[in-house]
Amino acid sequence: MEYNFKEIESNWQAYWAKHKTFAAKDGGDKPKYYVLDMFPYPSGAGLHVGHPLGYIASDIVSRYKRHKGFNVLHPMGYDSFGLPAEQYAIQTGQHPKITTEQNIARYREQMDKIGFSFDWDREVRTSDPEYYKWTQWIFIQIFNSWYNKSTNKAEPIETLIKVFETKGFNSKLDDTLTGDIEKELAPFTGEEWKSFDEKKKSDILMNFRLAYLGESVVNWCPQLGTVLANDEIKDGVSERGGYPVERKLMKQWSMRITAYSQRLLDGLDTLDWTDSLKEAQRNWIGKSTGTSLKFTIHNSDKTIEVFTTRPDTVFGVSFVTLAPEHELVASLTTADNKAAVEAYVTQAKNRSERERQADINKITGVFTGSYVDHPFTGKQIPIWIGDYVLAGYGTGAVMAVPAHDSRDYSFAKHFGLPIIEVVKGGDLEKESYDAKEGILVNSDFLNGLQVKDAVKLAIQEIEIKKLGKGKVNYRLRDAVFGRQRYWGEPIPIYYKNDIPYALAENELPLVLPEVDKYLPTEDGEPPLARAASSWKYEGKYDYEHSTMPGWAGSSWYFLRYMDAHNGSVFADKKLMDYWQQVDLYIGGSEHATGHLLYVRFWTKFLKDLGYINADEPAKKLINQGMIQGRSNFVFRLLWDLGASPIDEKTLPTIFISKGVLHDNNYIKDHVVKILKDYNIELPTGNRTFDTSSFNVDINFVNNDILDINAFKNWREDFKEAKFIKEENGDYICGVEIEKMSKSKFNVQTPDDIAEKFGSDTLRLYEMFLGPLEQSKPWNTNGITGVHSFLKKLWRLFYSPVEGGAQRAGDVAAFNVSDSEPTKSELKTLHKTIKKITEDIERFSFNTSISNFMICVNELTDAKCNKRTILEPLLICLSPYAPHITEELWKQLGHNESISTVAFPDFNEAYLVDDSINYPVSVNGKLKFTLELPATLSVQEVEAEVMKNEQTQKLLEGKQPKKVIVVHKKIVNMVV
RNA sequence: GCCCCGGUGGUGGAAUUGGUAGACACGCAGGACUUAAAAUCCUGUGUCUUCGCGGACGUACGGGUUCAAGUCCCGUCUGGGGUACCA
Repeated sequence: MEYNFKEIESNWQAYWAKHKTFAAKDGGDKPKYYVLDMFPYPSGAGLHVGHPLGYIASDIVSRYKRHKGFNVLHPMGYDSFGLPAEQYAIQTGQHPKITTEQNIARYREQMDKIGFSFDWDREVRTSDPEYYKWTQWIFIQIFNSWYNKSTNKAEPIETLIKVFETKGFNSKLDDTLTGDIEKELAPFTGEEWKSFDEKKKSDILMNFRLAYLGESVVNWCPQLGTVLANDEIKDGVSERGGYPVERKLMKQWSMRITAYSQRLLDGLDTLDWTDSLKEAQRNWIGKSTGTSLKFTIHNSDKTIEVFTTRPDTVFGVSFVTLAPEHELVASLTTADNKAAVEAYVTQAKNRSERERQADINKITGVFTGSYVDHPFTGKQIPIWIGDYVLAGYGTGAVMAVPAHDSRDYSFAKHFGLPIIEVVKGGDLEKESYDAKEGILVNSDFLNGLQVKDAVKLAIQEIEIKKLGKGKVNYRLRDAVFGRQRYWGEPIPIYYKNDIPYALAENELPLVLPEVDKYLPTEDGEPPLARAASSWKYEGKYDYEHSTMPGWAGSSWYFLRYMDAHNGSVFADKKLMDYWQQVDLYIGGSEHATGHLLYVRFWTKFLKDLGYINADEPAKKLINQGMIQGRSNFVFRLLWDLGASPIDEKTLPTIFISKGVLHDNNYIKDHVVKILKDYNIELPTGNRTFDTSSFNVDINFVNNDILDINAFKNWREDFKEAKFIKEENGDYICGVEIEKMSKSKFNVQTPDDIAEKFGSDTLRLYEMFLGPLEQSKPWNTNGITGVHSFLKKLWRLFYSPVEGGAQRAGDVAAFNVSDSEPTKSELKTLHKTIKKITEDIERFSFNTSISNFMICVNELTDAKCNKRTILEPLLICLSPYAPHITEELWKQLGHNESISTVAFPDFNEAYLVDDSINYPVSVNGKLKFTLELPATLSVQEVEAEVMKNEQTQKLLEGKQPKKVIVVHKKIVNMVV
């Protein structure tokens, strides 16, 4: 019987679904193991071959852990709120809910085909009201909390109100309360607090709430009509859609993630995540330790406060730079400079994010005309304005030390400001010396010290003189939480007398209202405002009209899987205590500074309020590499007719093959020929032919050769296209390896492979491609290798006679022998079990498949079809290729699913050879190999080697200086 | 610029703590079976040299440590990812 994967796979998928083979039990004696995949956004393109890469890996681990006696939770769901469905709705009018449901159905169908062991009873969808009810509920908890710096955790806002009632508030005296000393909030007493009206109280509390409404500079994307978080912007344009982004001051819901900066940093040390990912988070949080320092403005009692990490270089300060947005800019500017400063500030404000990045090397700035006094020397130092200083970081002002900071250096060079060396070691003619090592000079009391010691002493001195104090700054910004979009969770807030109130728990979920259009309103209000006439709290109060960002639903979904259908709490405490946290989390590294930071933030918050016990969402995390697509390009001729009277529209569309792209004469001949048919004469003269390239659907391309007919039918305007082909008549496309995306027409779906070779082959092949964490382009060149491995395995069980049929021609009935295995067969088996176990434990799936292949090759060579060997082998293989192993297991006469069987243990005893081949080398050079009994000790091996004739011959009677026997593997003599 | 991770045959990639580099697979070449094809099986396949046995060289490049280096250290080149005026 042939290996009929289609029938086998659909049968077993039906069996697993019917018997709920992979449903996780909440509790029991077995140890728990939680394996989580990052759930997908269900896009219209369906699953591509990159999605299953991580899912297959996690599925292998899940199945393996079940074999090993763990109670495994392995769920899947959908991150189903998002922009593409909404953009589609704007274009077509189709409700995003319908689009999303269709896409989910397709994803589900594709996933089912691959044979994953998900517990589908626990499926979650972030756009389901039963789910986002709890996302809203968590938002309300965050809204109703503040961060207490002295207990270092979030607490209910009532505890803060109590403090206000009894002690009032004064930021000058008590910065433990706020955790945010930049906030200049007027002090008040307890009595005053009690006398404040509700609006005033609300406004004050807003400064402390962890979810707050605040005015801040946001990244505004006009094309998308919404604000974006920093991690949603790449290279100054929106990550989705690639639209320009501007900076804009807006009143926005935000999350005070900065309160957790230090804990998010510290938590990283406890996690088994890759160094590069932890490093990315550390950089994103961007902790820097330094000091604040006040510079008094000359002839004034006002001061400018700066933040610096290099207080040691304070004697090198030759100017002070303010950000254009700095509050003192206007008051500092002297009359002479007013015009220039105002022009500069206006220009800087209007520059978009992208322009700022483009001009990154352009140095701009303007002198205010004012001076500060140097706090130690008393010298007058000019105050400048420069847009290299960011308003949002530190104090928005820096002390410029051009000798030891490259940005200050360029600024000083450009404007001819003095450069004062205070640390020895660099060549200041050429560049600044930024390194934090060397001896201090020109620095009064710091002279002669090393940088490290000078920093300490400088801070000490600054604190004694009350000029400032040691301080820590973070790059991390609060996360903007509102989006002016339709397809997201409504923020459960309504406004009464201009005061925001959270909904009560029993009023949730606040369901997304229906709207007639998905666009913003004519006056720029978010789409939800379209429903506002009928969508009101208690029929009269406006709800918040912005919705939550994409990361809201994904910041806690791992908890919902623990208790996916609970209607009364977000998940039962007992179940969360049981499942705790994710043991293994697999997903893409593109979420390093977005999702993975937010989910850690929410986890820590929920722990602070005592809802959960885990401090971190996932113990171990693996980033699967990206599977890149192979894009193909066609090259379209650009007409450059100069002054010619010919109308370009009458000319044909011509595509030029890659190989002849630079052969001008060749192209010219063909162009002339083509134009003849149009009765057009090409204007004379030497000319080059420029082309523009664009992506062509890879389905029309085979080995870079374009299927011209298919291509012509692709789009209406290509119907009449002409092609300048290679000499051999082919049209060759350009090639590039890049990210798979619908817009590049290079998406490879798993469906074709599953159709042609089966899901088990697909699973093996995706793992066989290379290390899980490595990015690699998709190519199917080697797929026959893993497929024939499965066929070989099948044939071990189907043989007409003892000894096994090795040819397709003599395939017969199922035939497995009950005779005793030989020593070498046992060795093959146990060697394989050992290696596979080690491979899975260290997530090295590609090598384990190689080890299976070696095993099957050896058993085929030995003509081994013995039950005692094949059964354990099947169990080992079943996490990788579940369908074929289930089928063979059943045919061996077992009634239960193979996934319920214990994983075999290996026995070292079978692995020891009777004899070992010792390579004998002299000074590291291999001379000969010596076969000795395996039972010998290291000393005995040494003695045997020395007794040996060949050794004596090599040594010519001399004694070696030393003899090294390494790991019973190699003998080396040093002469 | 800064941070992180890589660079091994024609290709994808193996190589626990430094211990016989190139496992396994693809591709290629030759062969078997077949009227033929497909399928399957066998042999060879890092480079140079030799009819062969064998020998020499070989993990981006240049140094170093070591009896022994793909692996450790220093420098250079190079690919990928992250981040970008963060003071």
